[in-house]
Amino acid sequence: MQDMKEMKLPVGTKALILSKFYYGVLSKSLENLDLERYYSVLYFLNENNGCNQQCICNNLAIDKTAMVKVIDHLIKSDLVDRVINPDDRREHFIKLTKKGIKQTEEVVRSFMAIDAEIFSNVTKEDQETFNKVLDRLSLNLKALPSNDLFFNYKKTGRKKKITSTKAH
Amino acid sequence: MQDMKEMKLPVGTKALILSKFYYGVLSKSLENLDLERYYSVLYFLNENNGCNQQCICNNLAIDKTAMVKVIDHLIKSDLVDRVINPDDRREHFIKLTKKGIKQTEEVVRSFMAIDAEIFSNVTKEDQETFNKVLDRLSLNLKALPSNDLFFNYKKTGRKKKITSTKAH
DNA sequence: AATAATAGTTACATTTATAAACTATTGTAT
DNA sequence: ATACAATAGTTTATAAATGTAACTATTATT
Repeated sequence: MQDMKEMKLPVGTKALILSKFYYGVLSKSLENLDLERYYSVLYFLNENNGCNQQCICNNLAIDKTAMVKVIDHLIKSDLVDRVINPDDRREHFIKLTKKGIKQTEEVVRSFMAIDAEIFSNVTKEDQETFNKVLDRLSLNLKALPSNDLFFNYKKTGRKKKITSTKAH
Repeated sequence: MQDMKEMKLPVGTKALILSKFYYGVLSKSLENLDLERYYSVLYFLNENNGCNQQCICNNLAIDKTAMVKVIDHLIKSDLVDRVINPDDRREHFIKLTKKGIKQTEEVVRSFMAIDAEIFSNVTKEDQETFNKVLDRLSLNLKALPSNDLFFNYKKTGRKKKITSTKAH
């Protein structure tokens, strides 16, 4: 009753709903941490420790003005430090603290545990297809006109200094 | 550079990012409407016109206290009416107005156009697999413990009155 | 009749989204 | 070298979203 098992919804809406469920489960599983949000930022830093703020913004589709407060909060919780890049003093590197590394381990573990759990009754082939299509959809969407809510960076021709991650 | 093409992220995070892109494109494509958000509610009402508020909440994973303001806004824009159910005066049916029906047509058209566009270079088989897995993941997540952010309804044993949609 | 449950509302605090203007720094082109 | 443009990040202000709790009104249960 009033449930949503097989409601035909647009993929963007379905994705939003999935993410709500997902983060509900995640924050439950991490309620022992003193950090109560921004888990995806820690997850990202786990593989990209020391990147700058813009890099996090680009990869997680978070606005840079919001990112300032995210990092402020993480600093206040003693999970990361802001370190000015001496080679380009505009950039602030975000580096996990010792405590941050420890907590990030738990965060990553929870993320992976949830993924493993909810994919457990999906065949390997279907998982691959799913991920392939998911990535394809995001790429297709980026090619469409948008209220570029997150693209607060202009494409540019700079060739130097790879602040990027392995994610190209 | 600082792009996210093939970043390995948890599925919940990927889904959230996809939805951000998606709604960015959607609101761009609907910027001629005077309504600037809550499109998914109109989309849902298109197939479930006259359902009550809780039904919308359940199907779109929106909190009922938030839904009050959503409906208030839609009423102010003359897109829906709140109609008390005479058979159960607790329930308020949400019915599209004439203007609401018209605008909803455009909303639905945009949703479907975007879906068609971003799925256009995905094979039918992969689309089916993708949708199957997407639904499966949501089901799996609902079975896990969560900070039931959206489950502001207790499961109950009531047998009467199906306020539900075809979505069971 | 008393109690519990449901649908919806109100009030409040916090967080997030959005846009604009801003500083500081670096890159580019004359 | 200077001027201009671009980038990284911050601040400010406003609106909207989110989450919590308490509340009314109505209906179901016992």
